[in-house]
Amino acid sequence: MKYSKLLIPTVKEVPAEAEITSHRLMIRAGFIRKVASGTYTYLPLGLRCLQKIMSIVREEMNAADAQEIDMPFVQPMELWEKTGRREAYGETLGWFTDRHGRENALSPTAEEIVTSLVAAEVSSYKQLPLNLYQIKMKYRDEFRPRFGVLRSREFIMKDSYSFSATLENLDEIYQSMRDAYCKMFKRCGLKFVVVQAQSGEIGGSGSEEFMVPCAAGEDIIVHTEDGSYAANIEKAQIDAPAKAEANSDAPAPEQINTPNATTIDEVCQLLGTTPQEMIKTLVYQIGEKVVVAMVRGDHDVNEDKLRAAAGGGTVELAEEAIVQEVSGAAVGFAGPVGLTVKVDQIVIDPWVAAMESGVAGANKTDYHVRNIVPGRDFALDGEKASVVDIRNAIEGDTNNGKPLQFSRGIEVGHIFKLGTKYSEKLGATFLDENGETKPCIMGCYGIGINRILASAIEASYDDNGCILPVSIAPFEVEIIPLNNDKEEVSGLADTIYTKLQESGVDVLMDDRDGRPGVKFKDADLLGIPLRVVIGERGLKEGNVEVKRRTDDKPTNIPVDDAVSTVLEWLGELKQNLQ
RNA sequence: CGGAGCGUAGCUCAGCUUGGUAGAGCGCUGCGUUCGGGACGCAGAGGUCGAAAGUUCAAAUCUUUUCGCUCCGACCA
Repeated sequence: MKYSKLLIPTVKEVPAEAEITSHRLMIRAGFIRKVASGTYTYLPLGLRCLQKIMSIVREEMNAADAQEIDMPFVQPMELWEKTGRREAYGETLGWFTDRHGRENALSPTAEEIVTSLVAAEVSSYKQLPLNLYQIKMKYRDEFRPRFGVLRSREFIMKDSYSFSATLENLDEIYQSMRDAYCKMFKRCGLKFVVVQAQSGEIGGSGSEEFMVPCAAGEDIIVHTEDGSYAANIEKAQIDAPAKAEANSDAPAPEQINTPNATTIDEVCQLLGTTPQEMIKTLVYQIGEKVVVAMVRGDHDVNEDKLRAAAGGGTVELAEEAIVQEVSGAAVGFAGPVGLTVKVDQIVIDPWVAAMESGVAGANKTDYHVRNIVPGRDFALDGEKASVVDIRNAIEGDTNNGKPLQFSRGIEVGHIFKLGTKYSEKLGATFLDENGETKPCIMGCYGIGINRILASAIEASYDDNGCILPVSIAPFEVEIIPLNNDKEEVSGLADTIYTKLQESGVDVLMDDRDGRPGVKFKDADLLGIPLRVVIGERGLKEGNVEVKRRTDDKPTNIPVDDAVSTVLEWLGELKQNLQ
């Protein structure tokens, strides 16, 4: 295509609000423009990138026997009520009331629709398995859109849903999706890691995320140095500590006056202790239950782990009144000893259970207690109490004896085994070989198309702009004729342009009547992998210049070899992404 | 939803403290000179200063309200 005909509004300056590199570069290169918070227009070049990514995703999905369908963006709210997800999604779910007074949800995902479809159309095990997908815009009214297109309200997601008759078949499809995802991300030129994530209904190894390691990522990845273990911090398993010897000679608990010391820091300062010696006691409201969680003073409660320990539900810190009722004291003085019967469940982190003795709130305003021995002064098991890992991993923790390291990543894909949650609620059942009615066993698999583009840029750029993988760059080759008014230059440029196009190459011709510097700067900014410069200087020697975006200097190539060289180099670039 | 900040030309921003004729750079239009890494000169177009109300002889500037945006936090199948 001709540059002069395309809307490519490159800019030198970028709003202060664009903080991360991919956001800044996408604006500078004229890929996107913001319309409102979390909503963007994709200009021709940005859309080209997305389309190339979508093609790759589509090819690999089809190759994995998934079938493309297209489901509505506007969905009847009653379906969302049936599955209870209207409540579960809360305010993130966008919706509107139509002229007939019916409520409609703006699709943030499509389990309800696809499961209803299968409920209506599938009745026999002979019709299974099925793996249905779509690539479509999604809407989520995010509390806080940020980082450009990394967390936007509207985004394009490839979402697929598999329906199996048996658990074994679910495992097979899950594995085939996992393999397909690896191929797609590789083809998109992304370096990624697969990490364990919050499990689906079935549990076990039921959920994995595909992360692009990157400092700007929102997720924290926990992994061992050799990569044998990697997980989202929400999920990361931590080795339990060695149990301290039960010390029957330990001094008895001693109450101490700690006026107004309600935080770990304040108590430590007052008593000269360290956070490691403290037992942090937090009162949570989880669903209908009041749950007390205990972690060591230097640890943080992981609310996802806590939710799992409590058997699900919305996790919230309890209101002041409940805390007062439970502990019999002002907020900040709760402790393990002498909690009221109001508590439904007590979850103790293994690292608390292993403490020789600790300092905790006294359940009495302005008092703490020292010399509390877990197991002696409060129960570690019983009707309500149990010891479960409920904290976030921190520096120094290990998994299977190997030290855990931390890094950040962008979640570009997420696969998981759903089980029968939706199929049961929406009646997606089938008759098996024995004539028994059974619910379909589901899996679901998502990919953020826009995030692939943003993370590709985030992963590869320099001072001059994007360095895009050839598979997703807006064009594969850019031709820059420097002295366009000279017949020999523009003529040769046209010839090379036509020949490359005939060879199936996606070429951009910078036919603008501009100065060379402007063209060079723009070409670099756009991140197009190969550049051909045709100028009088080179032509005198019978050469044109060919340069990879990653090369420091161009290479002189005889005019007659220009097309073949470009094709050859292009082939090499593509080969690297197989 | 809590905390902080910002809304002035197409874009990036100054001006506001101390009220008094609307500014710069980039971009854009025309002409000329340039032409291998974001050229230069001259001439020009372009703004109800987010909106509303108030104080004042006079408001971009002070007060109040409101809308939008951004950052930190909470939240995130």
